[in-house]
Amino acid sequence: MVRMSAEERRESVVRAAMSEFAHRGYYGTSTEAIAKRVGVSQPYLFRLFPNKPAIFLAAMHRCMEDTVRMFVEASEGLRGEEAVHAMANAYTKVIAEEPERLLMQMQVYVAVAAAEAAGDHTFGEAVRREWMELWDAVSIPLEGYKDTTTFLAYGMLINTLVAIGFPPEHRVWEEIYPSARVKGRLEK
Amino acid sequence: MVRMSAEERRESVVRAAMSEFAHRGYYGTSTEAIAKRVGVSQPYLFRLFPNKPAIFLAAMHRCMEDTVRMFVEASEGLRGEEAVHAMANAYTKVIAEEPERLLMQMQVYVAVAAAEAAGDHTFGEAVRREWMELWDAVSIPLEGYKDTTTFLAYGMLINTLVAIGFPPEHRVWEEIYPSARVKGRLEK
DNA sequence: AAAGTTAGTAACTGATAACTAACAACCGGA
DNA sequence: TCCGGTTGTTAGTTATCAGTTACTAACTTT
Repeated sequence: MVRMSAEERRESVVRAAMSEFAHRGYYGTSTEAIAKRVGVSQPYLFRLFPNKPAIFLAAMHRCMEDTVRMFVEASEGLRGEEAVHAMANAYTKVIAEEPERLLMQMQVYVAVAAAEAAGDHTFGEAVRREWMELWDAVSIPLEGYKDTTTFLAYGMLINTLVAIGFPPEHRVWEEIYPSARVKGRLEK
Repeated sequence: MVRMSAEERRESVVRAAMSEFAHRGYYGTSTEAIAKRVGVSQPYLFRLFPNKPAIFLAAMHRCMEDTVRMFVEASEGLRGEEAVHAMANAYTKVIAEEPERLLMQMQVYVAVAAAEAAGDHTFGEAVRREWMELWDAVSIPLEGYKDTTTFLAYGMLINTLVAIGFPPEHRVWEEIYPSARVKGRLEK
C-alpha cells in the first residue's frame, strides 16, 4: 500500500473518475468502481470529497481544462489555416491515444443537460464558462466567429461518429478533414 | 384504470421511456419511473419487454426513426440549398417543441459508446445502421457527401450548445444558421 | 354461463448503491 | 519515546434497484 498526501490522492481520484465516468456515465459509475481503480477503500473517497457530485464536478472540470490547454498549446504562434491544421491534428491524436477524453466530454454534456432540465444550474454554469474558454482558445488563432463555429461543429461530429463506433475506413469519414480519421475503435 | 392491448401499452411504454431516458440516461432511469409515467405497475413492464435494455433499445430505435422521418418529410421534393433550409427549419422546430428528442439522441450516443467500450456491439450495430439511414436521408436531397457532412456537423454542434444550455441570444449562436437559434431553455 | 385467455397488481428477493462511524496504522517532531 | 495529526480501513446503515412469484380482474369464445 502506497501512502500519499491527501492532495496527491485526490489527484489520482480525479484521473480514475474521468475514466470511469467516461465509460459508464454519472449514474452508471459507482464510487466503489472509482475507489477500486485508485486502489483505496470506497469510504475513503468521502474523506477526500464531500459527495459523488463533487467527484464528477472535479472530473468534468479537469476534462474541459485539459482540452482547452491542448488547443492553446497546439495553436501557439500560428494563425488561420495553419492553426486549424495544428489543432485538428492535436485533437485527433488525443482521440486516438486516449478516447476516454472524448467520451467524458459527451458524458459531461448529457449530465449537464439533465441537471439543467431538472432545475439545477450549478453544473451548467461551470460548463458554459469552460466552453467559452474553449471557444476563445479556438477563436483567437482562427480570428473570427465563422471559422470557430465550423471548427467546433466538425469536432462535435467527430465525437459522435467515434462514439457510435464507425471504423476509420467507413464512408462517413470521407469528407472529413483527412487526419481526423480516427485510428482505432474504443476498446476497454 | 384504462385497459389497453399489449401492443398499445408497449407503444406508451416506448414514449414514456424516451422521456425518462432522455432526462436521466440509461442508468439514471429506473423501470419504476417509466412504469409510473405510463400509469402501470413496474412488474408489468417485464411482461411487455424481456428486460431493461430491451426497453432502451426500443426507445432508441423510435428516436432515430422519428428523426429520419422528419428529415425525409421536410426535404420532400426539394434539392440543394432549399433542402438545407427546409431540414434546418424542421430540426430547430423539433428542438424547440420537444427538446427531449435531442437529449435522447445524446443519451443514445453515450450509451452506445459505453456498450461498445464494454465489448457489447448489439446496440452499436443498430445505431450505426440507423445513423446511415439518417445520413442517406440527408445526402439524397443534398446531392453529395461534403454538404451532408457539414449539415450534420452543424447539427451536432447545435445539439451540444442546446444541451449545455446556452440561451438563444448568446454569442455562441452568432454564426450559426439564423433559424437555428433555439427558442427556449430546457425546462422540465 | 362455463372455460379459457389477456391485462394487470401486491408483495417480495437478492444485490448494490451512497454514505457514516468508529477504529487502526503510520510518521514527523518535542 | 510518546504524542497528535494525517492517512487509511472495517463494519455497518438505509435506500433503491431490476426482476420474480403468485395472484386477481376483466374480457372472449363457445
